Amino acid sequence: MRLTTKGRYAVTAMLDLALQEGKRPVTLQDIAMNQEISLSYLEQLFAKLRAAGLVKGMRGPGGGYRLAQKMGDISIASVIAAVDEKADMTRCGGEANCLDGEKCLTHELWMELSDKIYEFLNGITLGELVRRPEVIEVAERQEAVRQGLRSGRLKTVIVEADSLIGGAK
Amino acid sequence: MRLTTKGRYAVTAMLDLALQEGKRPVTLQDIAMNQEISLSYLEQLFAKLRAAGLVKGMRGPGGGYRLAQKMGDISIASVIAAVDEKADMTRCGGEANCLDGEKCLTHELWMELSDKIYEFLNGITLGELVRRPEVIEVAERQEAVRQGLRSGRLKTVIVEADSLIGGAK
DNA sequence: TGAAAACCAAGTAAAGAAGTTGGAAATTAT
DNA sequence: ATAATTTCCAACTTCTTTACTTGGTTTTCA
Repeated sequence: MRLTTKGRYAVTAMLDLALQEGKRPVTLQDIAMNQEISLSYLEQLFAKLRAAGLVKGMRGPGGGYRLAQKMGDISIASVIAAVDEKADMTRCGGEANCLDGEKCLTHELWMELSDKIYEFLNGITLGELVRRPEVIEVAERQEAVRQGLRSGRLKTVIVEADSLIGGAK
Repeated sequence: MRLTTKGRYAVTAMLDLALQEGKRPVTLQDIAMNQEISLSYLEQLFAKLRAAGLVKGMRGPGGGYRLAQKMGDISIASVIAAVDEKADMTRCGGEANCLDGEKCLTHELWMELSDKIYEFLNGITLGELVRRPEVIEVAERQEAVRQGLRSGRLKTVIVEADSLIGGAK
């Protein structure tokens, strides 16, 4: 289980998806604005999430993404594994050939740590996360911003601010 | 607590040092050969380990490095922290300003995971590792190679093999 | 005095992360 | 039908970090 910002982006986006479950599909555009991740980077991540069978995309206006499984069945570990294919924490990637075909001195230590991390992340699902108070709190704040954007008022402010500063990213 | 190959190199080298404790100082040349890490990369890592007060260097012939503290007092976490200064697992590095000065959706999750990893690595010391059977086993195999190199026989073989293949790295 | 080592600084190469660009295909709303 | 909206796709760029390289200098021992 390798841990990078890439995996974090994926988990955050998936959690956003889980929070909107039941409403209409969520567009990447929407996630990009809320979580401040670039749209095309999200596209790349979602291509992998889709390949892993974690989400399904729907094209056209009103389209977007939905979870492909029940949120209680999607573990954080599976999300991270989906986007960052090479999950080798050790020099050898699990095989014990780190050093001249033999185990290196610290092989067991990293294996043990990998197991611990996997155990932790595999034990938590999106379903569990959406029920956490602190997640709900942040989600509500973000929902308010989303409403503002949709109504057009905040969007105008942002566009104006961007043109003053020198363009959005 | 960020986890990279850099930290792993440092821990492996430190463990090598711990295993030789009591004998004469260990040269980086020696570690480089045994653990297959480039000498100058090791120099850079040891500059940081020295700055962190984990090792002390002795110059001149017969010199090398020794642990600066009792091996039972050196945790794996402290070794990793020494070489990989920016220990930010989260987008915000512990501060809760990951998103527009506010906590992002998954802030608590990563903090929790960071704590777990730190707890694990902080609970293990070099002193503990050198007593583990699998470490002792690997160390003994490496010691045999070291003896062979010192006696000159294996070294000759390696040099010959290298010139056949096209040079060492 | 010479060799062996730590020490130091600057650079390079390769990889991966993150983002960019410019589309094509599907689907819905007008 | 057509236009807008969205996923889907591929290639490329930029930035950062890792890992390694080069070419020294100082210290210390034999």
